[in-house]
Amino acid sequence: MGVTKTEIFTEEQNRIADLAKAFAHPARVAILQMLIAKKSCVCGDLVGELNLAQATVSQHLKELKRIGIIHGEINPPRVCYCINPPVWEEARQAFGSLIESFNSVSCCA
Amino acid sequence: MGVTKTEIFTEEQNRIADLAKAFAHPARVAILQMLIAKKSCVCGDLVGELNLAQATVSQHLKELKRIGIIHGEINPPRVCYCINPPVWEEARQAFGSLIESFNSVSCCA
DNA sequence: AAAAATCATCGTAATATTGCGATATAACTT
DNA sequence: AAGTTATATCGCAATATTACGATGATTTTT
Repeated sequence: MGVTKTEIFTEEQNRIADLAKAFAHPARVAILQMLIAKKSCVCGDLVGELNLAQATVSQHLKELKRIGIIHGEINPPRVCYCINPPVWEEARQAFGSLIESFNSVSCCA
Repeated sequence: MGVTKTEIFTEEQNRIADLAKAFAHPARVAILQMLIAKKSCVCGDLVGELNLAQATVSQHLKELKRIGIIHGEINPPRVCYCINPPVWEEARQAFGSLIESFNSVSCCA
């Protein structure tokens, strides 16, 4: 149905899935990489570097904000976006512990 | 348009986005956690534990196979699924280096 | 006060994803 | 050979995502 049955999964599983969505589109990866490099954190600069319409970039920024991994400081008439350290740390922990929990012994190789 | 413009992004950005999709749905997170715990790697066991129809689980397994992060060994009439170590390692590297590249200094806090 | 600049939101179209019942496939069992 | 078991695939419906032009909102500049 295109509608995820979130109620049958744990809070952790739902949160990991949500955090992963921040990285699950190349435009959002590109945005995060640019914010990290601090070459530009102003929306207009992101639009200039990505080959996407301003509305599309704004929509990706909104999704990243919803997840919490970035936040925007209003600096009229601009908005400066940056990584939100606590949620970035949450992602590090979440992916880190999940990925490290696999000990490289395949069950049926 | 619902169609990602993959051609305007780097190979790396597209690959990270694809790898992230493995974790971007709670059912797939649950499947990967179960494969890691090795409580069950047979498709039927996964169906038994998840509250999803067999067809739905099979579809998630197909997506994980497409990404390459799992693979299935046919053991008729069952199929035993397991983590694919090289791709798991690729994900560790990709997410690791991306996440670690942020040094916690916000640009506009 | 009007114009410009910057960003968000709306509306819409196209495509993708999620989910499931039904059916197909493949191997084993009797 | 017919039945059973386990999984994959098909077809469909509902919802989500991606993308963009147009418009709205806000502040600065003129």
